[in-house]
Amino acid sequence: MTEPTFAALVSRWYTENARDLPWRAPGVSPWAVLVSEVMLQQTPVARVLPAYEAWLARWPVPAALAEASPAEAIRVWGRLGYPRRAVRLWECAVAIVERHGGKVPDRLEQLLALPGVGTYTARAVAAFAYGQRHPVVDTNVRRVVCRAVAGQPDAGPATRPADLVATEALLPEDPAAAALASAAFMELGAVVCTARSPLCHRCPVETICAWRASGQEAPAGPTRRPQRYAGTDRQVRGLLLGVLREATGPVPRQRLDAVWTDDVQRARALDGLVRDGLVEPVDADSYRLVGDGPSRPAVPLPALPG
DNA sequence: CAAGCGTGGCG
DNA sequence: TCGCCAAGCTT
Repeated sequence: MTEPTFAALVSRWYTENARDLPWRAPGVSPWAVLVSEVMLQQTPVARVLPAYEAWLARWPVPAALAEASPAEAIRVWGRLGYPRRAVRLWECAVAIVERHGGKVPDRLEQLLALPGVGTYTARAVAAFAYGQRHPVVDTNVRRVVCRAVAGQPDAGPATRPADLVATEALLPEDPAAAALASAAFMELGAVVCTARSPLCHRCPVETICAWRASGQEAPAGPTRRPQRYAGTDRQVRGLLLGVLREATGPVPRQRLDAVWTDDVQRARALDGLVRDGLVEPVDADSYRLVGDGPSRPAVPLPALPG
C-alpha cells in the first residue's frame, strides 16, 4: 500500500475544511459557475457573495442576461471593480445564446472563445461545472505547487504552460477526483498557503512540502510593481463610471466634468470607457452607460400637415 | 510581455 | 495612516 498522494492529502483536508461557498453547492449550474469565476477574477470572495446572488436571481440563465442591456449588467455588477467584466459577461450571454443555443459550452476551445474567458476561467468551468479533468491553475495553485513541489517561495506572475503541466501531474486520473483536487489546491492557497503569512501548522502537506523541507526561504518582496491608484486614469474612470452608474439615463457632460479637474486626463478616461464598451455618447452634450435606453433617438414624428 | 484595468478591507 | 492586496484577461 502506497502513501497518500499530494492530491489525496489536500483533497481530504478540503472535504473537511472547505468554506461553504454558494458556487460550490451541488447542482449549481454551469452558468452560475461561470458567473462566479468571472466575478472572482481579482475580487475577494466576501465582496463577490452578494453580487453573485443578485446577479443570478435576476439572470438565472444566459438567455435572460442576453435580453438585458450592458447598462443593467454594469449596475448589478455594483462596485466589484473592473466593470469591463460585467460587459464581457453580458457579451458571453449573447454569444452563448447565439453560438450554443443558450447552454454554456463544455469544450475548452469553445469556452476560451467567449469574451473575458481566459486560460484559468475556461478550465475552471470545464472542471467545476462539467467534471472534466483539466489542470485549473490560478495564482493560488501556482504558489502551492511552486512551494510544495519546487521548494520555491513564490511562483511567477503569470500562468505559463509549464505551470499547467506541473499541476496536471499532480491530478488523480478520475475526472471527478481531479476537479475536487483542483478546488482543494485553490482553497489551500487561499486560506493556508497564502503569499505573505502561510499557516504551515494547519497545512495537510507540511511534512512533504519541498519549501518547508528546504528551510522555507522567505517569500520575495512584491512580484508586481506597486500599483498606484490615486491620480491615475483608473481612478478617473472609476469616478466617471460612479456618476453614470447612479444616474438613470443620459448624464450631461457638465456633471462628468465635475468629477476631475484635469481636462486632458478626464477626456482620456472617458474615451477609454467608450472604447471599452462601457459608456456611449448620446448626443454632443451627454453620455450614458451602454444601452441605457433606446439605442437611437426616437424617430421624429412627421411634421403635422397644415 | 509588461502595462492597463476598480475597489474596499486590512496589517 | 496608507501601502498592499484579491480565484485574470486583453493588448
